[in-house]
Amino acid sequence: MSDTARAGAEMATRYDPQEVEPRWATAWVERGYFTADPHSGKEPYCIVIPPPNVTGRLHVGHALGRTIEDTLIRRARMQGFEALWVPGMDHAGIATQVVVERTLREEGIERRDLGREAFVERVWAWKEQYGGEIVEQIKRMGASLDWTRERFTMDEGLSRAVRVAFVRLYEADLIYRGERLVNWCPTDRTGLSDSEVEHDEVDGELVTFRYPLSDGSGAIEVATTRVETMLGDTGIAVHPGDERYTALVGKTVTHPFDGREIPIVADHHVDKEFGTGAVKVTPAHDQNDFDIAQRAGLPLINILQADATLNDAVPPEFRGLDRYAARTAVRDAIEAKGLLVTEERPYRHAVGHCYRCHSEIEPWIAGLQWFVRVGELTGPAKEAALDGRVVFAPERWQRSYTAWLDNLRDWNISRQLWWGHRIPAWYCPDGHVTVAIEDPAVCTECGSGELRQDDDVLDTWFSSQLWPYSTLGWPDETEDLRAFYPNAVLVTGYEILYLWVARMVMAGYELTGQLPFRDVYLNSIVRDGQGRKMSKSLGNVIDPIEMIDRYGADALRFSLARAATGGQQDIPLSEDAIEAGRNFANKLWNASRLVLRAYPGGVPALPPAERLTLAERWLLSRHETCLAEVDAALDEYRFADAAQALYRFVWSELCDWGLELEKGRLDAAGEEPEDATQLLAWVLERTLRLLHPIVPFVTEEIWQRFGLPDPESLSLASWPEAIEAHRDPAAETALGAVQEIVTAIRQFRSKHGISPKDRFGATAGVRADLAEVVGSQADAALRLAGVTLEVVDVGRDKTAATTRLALTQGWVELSADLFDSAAERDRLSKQRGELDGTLAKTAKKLANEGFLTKAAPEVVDQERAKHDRLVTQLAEVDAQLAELG
RNA sequence: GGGCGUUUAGCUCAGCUGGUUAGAGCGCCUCCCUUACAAGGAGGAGGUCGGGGGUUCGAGUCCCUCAGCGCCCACCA
Repeated sequence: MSDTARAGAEMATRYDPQEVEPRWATAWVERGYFTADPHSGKEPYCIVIPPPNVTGRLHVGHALGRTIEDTLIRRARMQGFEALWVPGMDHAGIATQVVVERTLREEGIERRDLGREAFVERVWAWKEQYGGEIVEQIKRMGASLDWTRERFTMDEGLSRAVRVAFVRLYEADLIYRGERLVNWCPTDRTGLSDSEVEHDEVDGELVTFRYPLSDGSGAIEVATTRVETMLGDTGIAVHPGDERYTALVGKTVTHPFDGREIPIVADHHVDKEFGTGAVKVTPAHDQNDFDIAQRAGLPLINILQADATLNDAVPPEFRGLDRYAARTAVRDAIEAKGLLVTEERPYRHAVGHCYRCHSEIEPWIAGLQWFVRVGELTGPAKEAALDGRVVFAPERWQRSYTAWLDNLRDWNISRQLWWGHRIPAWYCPDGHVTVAIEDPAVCTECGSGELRQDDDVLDTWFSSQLWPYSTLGWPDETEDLRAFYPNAVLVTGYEILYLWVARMVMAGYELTGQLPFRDVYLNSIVRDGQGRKMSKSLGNVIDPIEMIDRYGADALRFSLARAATGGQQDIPLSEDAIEAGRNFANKLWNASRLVLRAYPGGVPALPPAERLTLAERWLLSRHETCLAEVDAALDEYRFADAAQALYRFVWSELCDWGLELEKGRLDAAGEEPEDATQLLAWVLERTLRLLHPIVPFVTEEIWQRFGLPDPESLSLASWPEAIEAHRDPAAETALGAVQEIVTAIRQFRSKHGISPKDRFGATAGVRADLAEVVGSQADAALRLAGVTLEVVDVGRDKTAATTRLALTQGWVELSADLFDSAAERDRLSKQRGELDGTLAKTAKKLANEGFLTKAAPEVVDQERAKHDRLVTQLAEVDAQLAELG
């Protein structure tokens, strides 16, 4: 035998991912397997990675998403598509700026001291040094990304895409500049979009107090959870139909602290039923109040500075107070004036928080800001989802998506940050606005050369919404763009369905005239083994890199794929599950060791059909079923089902039965070992292909040992085609009988404490047409059950001095001197009980006239067959019991 | 206040368009270091499918309802 003929012999008894994975991870990339070719003429299949933040470390959520994407892209590549998976990172405006500010602060440097330009330079330097960590981590997962096409949201090309997008939207009047209330984060000192605000319940207080009427005729009561805002009140609103207040509308109240007269107005927004039915109106610090003020023509009084301390618009005693201190101070002052009515504390209500730093948001006028008229973009985005041009998986997300589109305020895209895409708008001293792709020299309106660019940067999501095509070269008509846009599928977490996915669809359609992708797969949030959120304080965070170190990337990938059921919003992942993934890889490895032990190398040649044994026909048939299941599952994004089908086939069918049954042939004399080896190698090789998209490393490592002439890597191999001729129901039935016989004897041994080493004779009775083929597996019965098996017709009478084990299809007889009759009686009566129970159920069904007439005929036939089967089994057991006395 | 999801073995979950003796992994018990694998093999215990009602010949599977848990959206001060 040559060296290759002993491929299996060189394999260690344990699979070692630490040795294997780094080797392949680099080899694949270096050999350019994942570099896509827009000219190949193959049908394209493109996925863009959801760009992780430069600040990021790989967490399990990323690991899940990348596993799913890699599974899809590797399979597509094997299926003959021109597969492209585009890598890249997001500059992540706020997140990154905050991180860098923090590191600077450790050096005692404040951002403002440094100045804008120097600060941004520092962020770039930081990005170069630390920003790419996550890229290295993604590589360790075996992700088949095309690294030659790596992008960054702030690289030159993407920055130009951002400018072009901004200008086009501006020219289409879909972007405008205006003074609106924005969601202000006093900690990060920037405005946020509605989607970046998270509403959480907090224990606050509800203070009800009185505003005295200016004419002295009484007072009106109002309630608020933010009593300090009363310093900026410019109105009181009541419902127009509220008779309690009709007489008061048009009158004024007097502000207790500064004596301002404040009008009482009528507005439909006010709920008569809630509280006192009268609302204080603080237009500068509440969105509703702002709207009421617009309708009623009330003025705005801004009482806050950027850090949420009170400004000079309030009476001196409150100036400079922090908002929370002011809340107490104002409440006390109201009480001192005898205007406090009631207080409810704690009062539970929802408050907006910054999605980054979780500070409470203050609605605030932050000067002129840029907005996108989102409402005008939703139409096509919604239609596409409804008519199936964009398909969501799991499909329930479609509803969430369309519902969200129905009710949108304009999108604030100005951010008061330094790290990001500077807004491409310039202002001249006369206040003219010039919006342009290239930095303009003069004002387009008055020709003034004194231009100042907008200080603000764009919301991070403005650039990420362009990602599916900006990464491919848009706005240029590049070859990549032509070939790979629209993308095939987008995979991401449902938590950014609105923040990102919906916006990509809207902007994509508006800017490119096409929907950016066909399918959207929304994956779940990964929780710990008990379903709890992973958090540092709970100490239950699973670090994927640690898991890769400990169990291998394949183990992590497999466990994630197996957990991705899609049925629920969260999926649990425990270290145990990852360990199970590692065990699976090891199982596969060892099965391969056996198969390849005597494999001569080269393309496995299936022996001619007439030389196939029953076990072999069965194995081919089961393998075919597995292939069909995997295909169906992956086509529908049911990753857990695909992984499960493979797990079951490899472990329960190939290993537990297939290999065990074939061992006899492998060790036999003559041609048999060769046939068996070829057949097993053939099945294994195809199985490796099916597994490769999910567990690329271990499959590649094993596959290499086949010594195939072509291709040079499993990554380049083709996806298996179904072979219907291999489906063999007859073989499955016959082997099912063999399995039953073997299992029954094993159970008998176990119950009676008979050592597996004790050999004895057994006679099996099976259906006449199966006798011969079942008999052909006698040697298997000897190895698997330790019996010398004789197979006869099921109708043969029971032999004296034996016991009969009743099977669903036939029986097995064993010599009576093998067992203890008390134990046997025990076993039989238990079996009797079970059989009796199910028999009663079927009998009842068959006695039901309605069932017989209304159920489908084949269902009735099935039930009859089952009934007969059970009767036979039961009779067998009863006969045994009678004999035992 | 709307909407979505979920409740099946000790734990975590599968059970597609209603008809299988309700499954898997982990955990647990017994036996086995048998020459692919102890990260393994063989056998086993364990569930009236959250409660109630309904549709149907037949419901874990469809409908209603109640309850628990989780999430999303929302301008009730």
